[in-house]
Amino acid sequence: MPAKTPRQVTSLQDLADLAGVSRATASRALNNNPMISAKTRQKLQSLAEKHGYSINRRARDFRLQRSSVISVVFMLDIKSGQHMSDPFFLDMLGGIADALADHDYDLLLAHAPIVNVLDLSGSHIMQQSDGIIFIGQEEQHEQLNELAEREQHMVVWGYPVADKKYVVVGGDNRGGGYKAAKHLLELGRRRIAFFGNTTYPENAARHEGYLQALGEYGIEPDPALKIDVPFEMHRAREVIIDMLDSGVDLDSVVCISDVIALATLSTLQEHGLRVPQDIAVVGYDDISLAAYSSPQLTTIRQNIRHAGRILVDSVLGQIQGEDVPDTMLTSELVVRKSSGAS
Amino acid sequence: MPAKTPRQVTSLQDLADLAGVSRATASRALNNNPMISAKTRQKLQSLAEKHGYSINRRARDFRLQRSSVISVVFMLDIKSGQHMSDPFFLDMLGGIADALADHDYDLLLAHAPIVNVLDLSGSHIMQQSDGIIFIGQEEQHEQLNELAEREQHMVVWGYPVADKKYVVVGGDNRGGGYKAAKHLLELGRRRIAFFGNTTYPENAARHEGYLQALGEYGIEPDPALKIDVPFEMHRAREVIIDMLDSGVDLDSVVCISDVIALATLSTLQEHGLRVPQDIAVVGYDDISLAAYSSPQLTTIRQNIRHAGRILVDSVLGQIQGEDVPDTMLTSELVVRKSSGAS
DNA sequence: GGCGCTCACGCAATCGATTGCAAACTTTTC
DNA sequence: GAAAAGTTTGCAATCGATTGCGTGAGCGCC
Repeated sequence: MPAKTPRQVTSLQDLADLAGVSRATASRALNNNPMISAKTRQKLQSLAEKHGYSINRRARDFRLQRSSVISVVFMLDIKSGQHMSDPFFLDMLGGIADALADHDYDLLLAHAPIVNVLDLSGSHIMQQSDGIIFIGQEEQHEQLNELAEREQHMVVWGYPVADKKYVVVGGDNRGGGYKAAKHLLELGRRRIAFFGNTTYPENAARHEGYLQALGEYGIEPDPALKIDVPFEMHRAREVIIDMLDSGVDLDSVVCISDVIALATLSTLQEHGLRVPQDIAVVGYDDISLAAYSSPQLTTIRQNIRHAGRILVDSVLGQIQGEDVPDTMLTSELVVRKSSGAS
Repeated sequence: MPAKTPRQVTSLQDLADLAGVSRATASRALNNNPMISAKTRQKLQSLAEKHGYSINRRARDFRLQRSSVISVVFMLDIKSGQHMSDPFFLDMLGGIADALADHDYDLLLAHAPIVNVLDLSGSHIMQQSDGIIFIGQEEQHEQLNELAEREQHMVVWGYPVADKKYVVVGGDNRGGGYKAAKHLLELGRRRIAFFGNTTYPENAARHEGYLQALGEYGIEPDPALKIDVPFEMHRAREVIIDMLDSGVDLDSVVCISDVIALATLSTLQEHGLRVPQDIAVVGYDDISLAAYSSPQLTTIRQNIRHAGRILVDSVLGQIQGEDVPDTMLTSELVVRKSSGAS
């Protein structure tokens, strides 16, 4: 196809030539700069449309010293064994991705486990993005504080630790733990175990909520009922089996996550225990599989996708120079069969 | 802190000034260009180290007309109801992210469901990335072909359709379906249902494998045993219930995914059917939860993380101008209790 | 000492946009 | 009709790197 086809218009210069104006005018016309007359603007815009010109974002971002990219860093502690396949993360990532797309930002995914977030300083993750969303604060509170002091635009999904200098978005962990335990108490259970590692503040808060509910019923917490179940499933299984073998007396369990709850479910059943008749189980997160286990899992729902949007609003707000507050998302109890409610 | 502290070295120019050479020399020194003397190179490199200078990737990429970014596009058909929370995707994403990081590429995530991949043409996803990894080809084979003809560097996770012009990496779906069915046949099952939608070629291949196994045992496939179970769990449940109520005679099920298999498991059990005694179940994918359902799920394992690496090698290979072949990853049977093997 | 060769480095253009300021053009005002 | 005011456009620098080409220094050789 020789003559007819309009030649490729790839740069602003091409477009300007086509319209017989300068690059500067073309730029302003496309950006609706009021300095440009309506006629010229119209002309440029329709010409751009016609020739399928779209701006080179990288050139623009380079000139404007920004990137239109937000990084998402999954802070996965290797020893905790919690890994990315936890559906929880994907739901949240989906929420973040959608929200960023709405604002015309791109999402850069940093997946490799971060030993020390300060190692990110020189890395391109830092250099290339206008802001960072950390999923989980793990044990790096201090380092996150230091990053925040360097005026990094950042937000952390986690727990509002005392002297933090960064913005936090998180679930209502205390309330969630409370609701889970209270639910079991109302069903008449009294020997309620707590399954999960509480070294991270988020989880510790859930445990506090659990303790509070027990307290309201005048129950003294039994240390034998607090089990440090690792996130990694096959180890979780071992720990649960050990506990059962040790002959601890319990009639129900509050789990720190649905994944652990599901592992608990199957381990108990293999041990000949009926759920919920012998032991009631409550999870946390309401991952999509929770509704389809057998028995279906009673759990605490966090609106994870929504959390993703909040996280995005928060970083973008900071980039706009706003003063962004922390956010705590309420959690709600979703009653299904595993807790034995009628 | 006034005097002492070395002033910030942010640009190549700063570094060059510090060393008393030109920008050009500095650039070449850092890139180990042989044109530069060893002495100068050493000097520049140690100076860069000392002052914590790291190159501005965006400036470099801009100059070099590349992006060091690979986009990952999840082709999720909305009507199929399969959504991103399927742990399968996260595993694969993790593999891709790790592999890209190893090659110093960044991962741009395009999440919003793509109605027509050609819509991507003008978008920045296309413009901003050096290559694209499509997860799933859905029904967009033609469009993918068209993209490929425009010399997009791209690779598709899916099935090698007949006249494709793009590179495909995929699992051995036919073999997987075959192994699943064969396993059940060897256990003496004869009324083997197939649960899943076979409109996508990947799934159709699994079904073919299933049929092949049946054929080897001289079994005529019964159309009543092929159930189009949607990916969406609550609809899956309905479909399964309908089937059970219709009184179809079956003694086992091959499912197109673990998620569907898990839904099947709990639906059957709620219906008072025992797994595996009454009905044996085999899944597909070996997601991490498969090992912790009750009963534990027999399934076909695809090494998803490894698949991620292969996908990356494939796009990067194309960028290097290599002639990249399709890859088919073998699947293996993982026997657990849900199939009733001793 | 002069010629030519090699080696190491600098000059300046370039990638594609944005924007302060100057210049040109148009309109208003007396 | 000319100056002032207002409007529209262009010039050129800039962001931070890479790279083709030109040039000067150093050296060997006769």
